[in-house]
Amino acid sequence: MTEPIDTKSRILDIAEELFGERGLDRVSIRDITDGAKVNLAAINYHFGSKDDLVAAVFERRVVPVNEARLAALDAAEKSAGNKSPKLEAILAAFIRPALQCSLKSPKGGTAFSKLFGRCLSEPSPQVEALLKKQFEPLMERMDAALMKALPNLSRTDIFWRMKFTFGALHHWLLTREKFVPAWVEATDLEEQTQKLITYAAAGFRAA
Amino acid sequence: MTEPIDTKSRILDIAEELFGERGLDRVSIRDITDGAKVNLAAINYHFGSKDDLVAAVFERRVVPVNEARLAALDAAEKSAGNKSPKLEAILAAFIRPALQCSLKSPKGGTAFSKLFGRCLSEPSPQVEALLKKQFEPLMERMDAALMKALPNLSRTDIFWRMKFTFGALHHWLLTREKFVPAWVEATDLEEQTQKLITYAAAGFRAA
DNA sequence: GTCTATAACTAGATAGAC
DNA sequence: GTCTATCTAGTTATAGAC
Repeated sequence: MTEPIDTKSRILDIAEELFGERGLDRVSIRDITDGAKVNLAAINYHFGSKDDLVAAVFERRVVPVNEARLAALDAAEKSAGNKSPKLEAILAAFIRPALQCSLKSPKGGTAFSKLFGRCLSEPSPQVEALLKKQFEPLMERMDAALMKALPNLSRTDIFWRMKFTFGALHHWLLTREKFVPAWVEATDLEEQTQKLITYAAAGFRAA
Repeated sequence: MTEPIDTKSRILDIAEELFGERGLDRVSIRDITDGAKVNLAAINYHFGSKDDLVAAVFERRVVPVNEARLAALDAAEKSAGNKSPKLEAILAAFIRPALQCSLKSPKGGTAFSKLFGRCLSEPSPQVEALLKKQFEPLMERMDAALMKALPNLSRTDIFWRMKFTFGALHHWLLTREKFVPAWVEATDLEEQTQKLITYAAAGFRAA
């Protein structure tokens, strides 16, 4: 009799969880509707197709992350007055929201990171369009902020270094607890975030 | 009348190409056997299953890359005598072979990079085992070389910075010509490689 | 080793009743 | 908006002839 949350959200929740566990193609729409205790036809009714559902699961996470990034960038710029914010603050505005929002997704963020990885390497047309819409304006804002903070760097260099930073962030989120040998000292997420910011800031400041 | 190359190689070639174009699950084994002009049963005969074929396609590229990395590391260490090679030389030993071998794969390396991305985010058990076997010893060697080059850095810091560098490299290879705005100055691969090495070296040298 | 034929199954999507 | 039932098309894998 209608659970705490509506059908659409239940589908999105269970889909995200199952996609994170098994990967997109090892999860059938039947698996999802069974898990969400909704009817088989509900996915096609509410989303249109499985590909559209995948895009919706992805969108639900990515949109708030990028809004938070823009907000953090605004805040950093406001508090810096008419000077440029510190490079570290700009990078933190990009990095922290991804970590925060990723943590909200199942399995400590692994689900979102895996989905993101898949969406980058094998995007459906729906996902491709979403990526473009979500990241082009964000990257322009990041570029602008970074150009002010690093006036000696060419825009082209900023572009590539931003790409490297994006990759470092994403790969870190994806393999945070995978491929980590026993001898690595345990560090909490805050320390790891700091390490990434330090690394990226130094990379950006390279001659 | 048996084409220039044998059935197994023809399957691997066409599979890599199609996987690169459409993604693993949008390619059926029928698509592959049709494209390779071999019988439908050939994949199961030669490889066992589709998952095994995917792992074989991946393995064919990844093994030579990592061999070349180890060889480049050996060469750098040899030519440095009993001192440590320069940090840039160590990073180049990691970065250059990936680019070189990736270029040999269809579509200027896109196929391999996409496959790599997919294998990182949604590995089958076969691929998971391959990744472990291929990257654990390599990463140990890299760590050892980096510890000698950067004696002030803790092993844990080296580990995380290596992970960031790995992510930067992989994401660069994956999106080299995607999401690149028109205003970015055209640079050839050699320049881009240099940019990555410069960025990563600065990241490693950060205090 | 390679083929044809097909088994055995699962997928996503939809029509139409409620 | 939700359900059942079903359709069509696709999948991997294999048995057995050559």
